[in-house]
Amino acid sequence: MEKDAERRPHTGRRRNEAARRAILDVAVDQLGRSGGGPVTVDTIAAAAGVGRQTIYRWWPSKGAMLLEALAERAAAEVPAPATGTLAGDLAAFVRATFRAAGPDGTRAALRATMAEAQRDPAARALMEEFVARRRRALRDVLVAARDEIGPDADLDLAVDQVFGVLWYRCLVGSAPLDDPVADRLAAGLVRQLRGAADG
Amino acid sequence: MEKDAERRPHTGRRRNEAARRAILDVAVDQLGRSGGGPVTVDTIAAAAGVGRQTIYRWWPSKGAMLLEALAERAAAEVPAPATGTLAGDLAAFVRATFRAAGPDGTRAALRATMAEAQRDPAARALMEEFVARRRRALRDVLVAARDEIGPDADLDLAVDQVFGVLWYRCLVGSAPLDDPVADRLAAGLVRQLRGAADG
Amino acid sequence: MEKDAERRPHTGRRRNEAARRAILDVAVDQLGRSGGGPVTVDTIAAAAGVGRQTIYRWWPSKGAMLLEALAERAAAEVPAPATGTLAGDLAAFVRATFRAAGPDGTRAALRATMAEAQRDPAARALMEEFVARRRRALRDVLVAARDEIGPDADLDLAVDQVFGVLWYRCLVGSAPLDDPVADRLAAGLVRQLRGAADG
Amino acid sequence: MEKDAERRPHTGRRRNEAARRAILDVAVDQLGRSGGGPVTVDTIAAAAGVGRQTIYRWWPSKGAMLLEALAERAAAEVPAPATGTLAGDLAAFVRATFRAAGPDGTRAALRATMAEAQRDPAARALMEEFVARRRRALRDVLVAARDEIGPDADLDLAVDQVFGVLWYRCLVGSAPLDDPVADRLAAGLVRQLRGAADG
DNA sequence: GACTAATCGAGACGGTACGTCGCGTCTTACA
DNA sequence: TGTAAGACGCGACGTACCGTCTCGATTAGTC
Repeated sequence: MEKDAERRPHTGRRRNEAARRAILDVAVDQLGRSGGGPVTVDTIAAAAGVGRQTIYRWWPSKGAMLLEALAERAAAEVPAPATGTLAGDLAAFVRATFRAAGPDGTRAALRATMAEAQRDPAARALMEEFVARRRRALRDVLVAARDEIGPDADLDLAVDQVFGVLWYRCLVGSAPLDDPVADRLAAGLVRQLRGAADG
Repeated sequence: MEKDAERRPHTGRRRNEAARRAILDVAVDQLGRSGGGPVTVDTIAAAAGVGRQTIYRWWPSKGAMLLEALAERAAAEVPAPATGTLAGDLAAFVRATFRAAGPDGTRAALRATMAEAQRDPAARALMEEFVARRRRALRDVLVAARDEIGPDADLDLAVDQVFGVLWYRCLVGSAPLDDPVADRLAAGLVRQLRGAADG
Repeated sequence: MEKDAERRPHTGRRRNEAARRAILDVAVDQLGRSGGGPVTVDTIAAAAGVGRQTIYRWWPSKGAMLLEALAERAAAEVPAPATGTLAGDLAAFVRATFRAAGPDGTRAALRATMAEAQRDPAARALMEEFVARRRRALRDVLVAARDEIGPDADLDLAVDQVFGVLWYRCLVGSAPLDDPVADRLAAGLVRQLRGAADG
Repeated sequence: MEKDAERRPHTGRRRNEAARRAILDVAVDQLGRSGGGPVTVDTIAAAAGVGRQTIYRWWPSKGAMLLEALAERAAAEVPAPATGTLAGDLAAFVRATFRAAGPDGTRAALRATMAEAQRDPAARALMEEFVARRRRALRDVLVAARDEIGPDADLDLAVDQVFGVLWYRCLVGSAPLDDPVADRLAAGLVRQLRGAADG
């Protein structure tokens, strides 16, 4: 990945899209590889064969860049919503979401990015937005099956239970985020949401 | 708080407990007050009337010290378990837990500490331990009401849903962690756990 | 001197000569002003309107930087050698040398720098070089008048008597380093050097 | 040397002379051995099997203690004055003085101590006194042979030429301080001092 | 023979300076 | 003009030493 920089030509006065790609790729790569250690702008720029200024030209801060790198990665793995029943759609969504956070590389990147978002306001804003987008996707799944859900059900809470478990297990401990867990969680939430109707 | 240092006597060759207290108190105080901004060892040491070295003598890093400060604070607010039914005990626990993370001061401290734990391995280890202690407390509540719970229920997953929602709402967004939310979450989990029996 | 920093522009990827000048000037200034007290890198950097790292980027240690500052100052006051007799040239050189160490500012700087050179190997090497340069200058004066000097004369010893008296009086006590002393020393050495011929 | 401390008994409410000796011996030893590196109070105390406070109880500062250690060492090697002629007495004194500074151990100690005296006022005062004592000894040698010396001779300057060469060669460079040099220096000064009469 | 007083080894403490690391800005030289 | 390179101001970090303080043990004189 580092060697590619030598062959990438300048593009003059237009923004060099290849450089942007290299930066984001290297960023995710290093975030994953670092295992909790610090990822510096210097390292990323060097590995991407890019000047540090090129990073600051396009992102307001290190955290913002990292977050965009992460968001791209996550967006690429967005599961196409679903087809039919609440139980099936929800399970599919949770499975896909958990899987996307599965590889140790991505998980480490998630951890580092969340940490960054706690310090850097720009990163924080992007994290809010990123998270909101994911929440909306899940909420849509629930809303689509509104007839299976009790009227008093707290959809936001259910959404947060999914992402809460996801982030919690990413950030601390080493509990699994695999398909069985996803299925149990989805099943539990279905019961919870249904029940709220006749509660 | 800063002025007390002048009156705090040395304790000779024994560790000065008053200094330890001052450091931890100031740490929590500044974590809360900072609102996400950086809390420096220098500031803490100065406010505690302590040399920087005194901090590094007893903690391997800044993060470890912050984590201990937080753990002490949280432990102090441990809700006494409960009395009787699963629904009642669980709701009480979740309410108390959410309340402990409620004041903006503590919430900011939680955020900063979790971020620190993602970088500093020593802090990470302490965070694992801290989190494990809290998880065990909640698990005990569930186990105590085992007869109300289906045999296939995933207790760990239930526990993680509680703390997941807690941390998720602390770290991103500004969704509330108040009593109604706690009650709804507890009720939902009771339904999940019961349902696993007849599911 | 401190305010200039605000107007000093960056020089890009080339070394900023203005910053170097500011550092060295402030260093000599503070060495002289301090009167033996400690001169810190922090203070120098602040007064020069420079980051601490900029000092460490170009000098291996504080001592090395101080030594270079001193060497520049001393080199600027190099006495132009002379013209004619041994007695006249030598007296002129010693006078000029003593004068250069005369102002209390410079004398304090000499003391501090010599002290630094005893601890910091990098500073020590620079001090050796600085001292060697001065010794060579004086030796040239003697060699130029070789016909007045006995063949057995120990020129190095004569040189060391001059600089020995200089440093000795700088470092300890408060004996003067004025023109009369310089003249007496020069005259005495002339007698020593001549005498070696007929000794 | 380090192990002796275990066998050294307390002396109750009287000062422990053995501890004092151990401190001074270790100090000189480490000064010599360090070769310019830093000698810390901690190291000395540990090697002497002594608490740091025991050092500060008896000396006002590190420098003062080092200087006393050095002074003791030097005083022990004071040459017995002399016998008769200026040339003989002076040569004997210079030889003995140079010899005392000869061993690399002592020379390193001299260097470190002089450096310390430039920073620590207490050490400086002791250094002044130490130096004054040695100067007086040499001056006495000259005064004893006053009839061989011209009336206008600057005795203080002659004395400073001896100690100047000594210190200069100790502090910088590696020029020798052996008997031939001592003899040449003594001879030169005799000529200088005599000459002042008929100059 | 107990009591008091002072010293001793040990080591924690409040400070100050050090030298390193990383961030984000700025300038140069090149393409 | 956009870019790689890299110096710069800033400021936090963790370390090293200094000189002070308190402890508990030990011993020498005093009552």
